[in-house]
Amino acid sequence: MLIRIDPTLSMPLFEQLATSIRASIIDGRLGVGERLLPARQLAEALDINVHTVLRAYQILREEGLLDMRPGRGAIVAGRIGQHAALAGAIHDLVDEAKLRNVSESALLSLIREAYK
Amino acid sequence: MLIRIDPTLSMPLFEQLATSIRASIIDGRLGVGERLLPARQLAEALDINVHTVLRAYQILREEGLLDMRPGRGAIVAGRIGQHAALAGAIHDLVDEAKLRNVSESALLSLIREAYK
DNA sequence: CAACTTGTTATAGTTCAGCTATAACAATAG
DNA sequence: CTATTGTTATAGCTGAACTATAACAAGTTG
Repeated sequence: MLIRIDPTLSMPLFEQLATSIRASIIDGRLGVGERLLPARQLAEALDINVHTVLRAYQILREEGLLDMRPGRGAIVAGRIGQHAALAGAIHDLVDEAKLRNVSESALLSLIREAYK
Repeated sequence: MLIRIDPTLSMPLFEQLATSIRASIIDGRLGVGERLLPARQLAEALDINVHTVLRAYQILREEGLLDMRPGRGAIVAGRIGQHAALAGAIHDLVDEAKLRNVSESALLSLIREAYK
């Protein structure tokens, strides 16, 4: 499981982690039922705090992508289809935004606005 | 010009402002050549600091949506078409995400990931 | 059962982005 | 020239993010 995080970016570490793992789940690199690295191990590997890892895990659980229990660990849950189904549309939108030189931040803002 | 900002939200004020104004520009409530409220006035009206307003203005300038100069103020510039052209696709994507109960934050993360 | 693993919760300290407050400066309009 | 308005600088406050420890609860393993 390849995870890249960068403390110098403005995006919080726990969010970077969640984003990275979410992507792995959605594109199939992590299959349903598979267990993630225990928080303490991943924290050590990435040289960050356990809580930061757990916070990322908990975000994904709230999204229904993970199942977590003490002693058992964090396991990839169902609920993936709903996310994956958006992949195509997202890809197209981002392509068009790039084509039009609309920045990432601008696009994100437009989407936040559209959610209201 | 209607602007709503909420200090209790996690999104920074300057970003909320930029998002709100951007939306006004793109959907035509603010036309090209029109002048925004002077930063000091808008700051007073919203009961926030001038710098927060200016920071929002500057974001929009970097996106090419505003033209700014001391003494002249902030004026809506061209460059709108590129943003507006995305409106339809964005609307569709957000609708689909809502339909599938994919949260706003999850969708935003997917898009960030797609930008890499 | 006991031992171990792993998520949960609590507490506390540090750092930094966001926001505020003031003030002086520079460019433009009238 | 005078007033307006964005630009820049400096400084202080606050809360979110991150870290560090530690105790606890639920599950697994032998």
